[in-house]
Amino acid sequence: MSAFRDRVLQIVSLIPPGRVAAYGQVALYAGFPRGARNVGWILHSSEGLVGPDFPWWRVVNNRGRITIKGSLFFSPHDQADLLRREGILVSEDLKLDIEAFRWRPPSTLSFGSGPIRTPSKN
DNA sequence: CAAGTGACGTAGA
DNA sequence: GTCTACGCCACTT
Repeated sequence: MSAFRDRVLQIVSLIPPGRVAAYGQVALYAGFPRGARNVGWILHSSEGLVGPDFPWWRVVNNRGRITIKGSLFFSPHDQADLLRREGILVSEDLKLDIEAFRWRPPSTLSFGSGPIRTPSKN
């Protein structure tokens, strides 16, 4: 258990139906700008520990591609199906227009420990 | 402690 | 558009 894990799970649960977020996006909002891989790891290791309402399928990579590998219960095609069910168009190649469906979090999104970090290459 | 692993991201070819 | 190489960071060996 870790604060990072809790934040990731909470943020993913905030993604509304019909929208998607990138792993890196979730990591960013959780306060770990470089933790994209860890988000995937968290979701993988949390499989089965979260309820059926937990929208893990709304997380895709930043190229708009479904690239899950570790799930014991779902295939990439299953994830695509869940997304299509919410109105998101996913090609047979497991690709979607992430810019068109990207989730824009409310500005109220914060966890008391600080504001959302925005990407800056300074 | 060092090396390996992985639902990723980015840059370069 | 594709693929490969490297960086990233929490975790496991």
